[in-house]
Amino acid sequence: MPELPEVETVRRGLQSLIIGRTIKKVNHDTEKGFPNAPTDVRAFLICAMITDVRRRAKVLLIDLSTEYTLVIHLKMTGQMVYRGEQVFGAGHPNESLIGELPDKSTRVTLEFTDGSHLYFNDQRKFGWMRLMPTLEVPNIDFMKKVGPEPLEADFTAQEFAGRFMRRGKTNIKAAILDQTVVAGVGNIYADESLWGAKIHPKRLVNTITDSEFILLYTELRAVMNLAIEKGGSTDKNYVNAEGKRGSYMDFARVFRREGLTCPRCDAEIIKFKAAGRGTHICPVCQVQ
DNA sequence: CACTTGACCTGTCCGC
DNA sequence: TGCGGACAGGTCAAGT
Repeated sequence: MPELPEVETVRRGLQSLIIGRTIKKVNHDTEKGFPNAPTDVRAFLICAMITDVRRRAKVLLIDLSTEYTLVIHLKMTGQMVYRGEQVFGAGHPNESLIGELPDKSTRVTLEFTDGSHLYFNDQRKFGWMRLMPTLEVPNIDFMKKVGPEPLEADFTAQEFAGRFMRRGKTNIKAAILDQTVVAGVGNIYADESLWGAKIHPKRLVNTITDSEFILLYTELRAVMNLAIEKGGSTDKNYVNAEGKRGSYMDFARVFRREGLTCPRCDAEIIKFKAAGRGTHICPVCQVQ
C-alpha cells in the first residue's frame, strides 16, 4: 500500500501529533508485532518519550528518548493512526475513516500518559514494527541496500539514470520498483511516472535513452511531490495519522483507470501484468 | 550474479 | 445467496 508519498504524509502527521508524548502502556498481539525485539518490549517502551519521527524510503522511524527507535514498515495495508481525547463522528470535517479503535486489524497499541493512543493496524499482517537501538538502524540490511531518496534536492537526473545500469536487462517497471535503484517507488507512482514520460513498462532498461531517463526523473519527482501535496493515494486501506484519506487518486492519469480515457490523447487506458504487478498504460502514448 | 516467481495474510469482488 | 478463484498499493527467499 503505502509508497513514499503515503509514508511521508503519515510521518508529517505523526510529527505534529506525537512528539513529546510519553508512553505509558503497550499492547501488542503476537510475535508478528515485534520480531527480533528485546525480550520484554514493554520494559523498553514504557516511560520513553517520542523525540522525532523520521522516514527513509517506505520505512517510518519513531525515535525515543531512550536512544531506541521503533522501525515500522506498513507494507500493503498498514496504518498508523493517532487518537486523542476528541474523536470526530460522521459528517464532521475531521471525521476519521476508521471506526472504534482498537479493532480487528490492530496489531500494536501505544497508550500515552495523557490518555491518547497510537494504533498500528494491519489487515494483511505483512507489515512489521521493530524496536532497536537508534544507532543500529542504518545497519539493518534494508537500510544498507536501499537507493537514494528521489526527492532530495541534491539527487540529480544523471545519478538517477546511472543507477538503472545495474538492472540493464530487466524491464523498466521492475527496475523502477527495485528499492535498491531508487527508494520509495511503488506500483501507483511507477505507472503514473511511466505514463508521464511516455515509456512502455515492458521496455528493457538498456533500450531507454538518456533523454527518456531525464524525463522519467522529472515526472517521478513531479508525481510524488503532487501526491504528497494531496496527502497520498487512498485506494482501499491507506489513511493518514488522523485516519483520513488522501486524494491523489482523483488526479491519477492511468492508475486504476482501465477502460477510461487517456488525459493526453483520449485513447482507452488498458491494464495488464508487468513485473508481476497490475500495470496501467495508454497504449497510444506508451509504445513498446 | 542477474533476473523471475512464489510466499507471506486477509478481505473483497466477480463469475458461475 | 453461496462458493471458488483472482486480485490487492511490498518485500524477501528460493528458484532458474
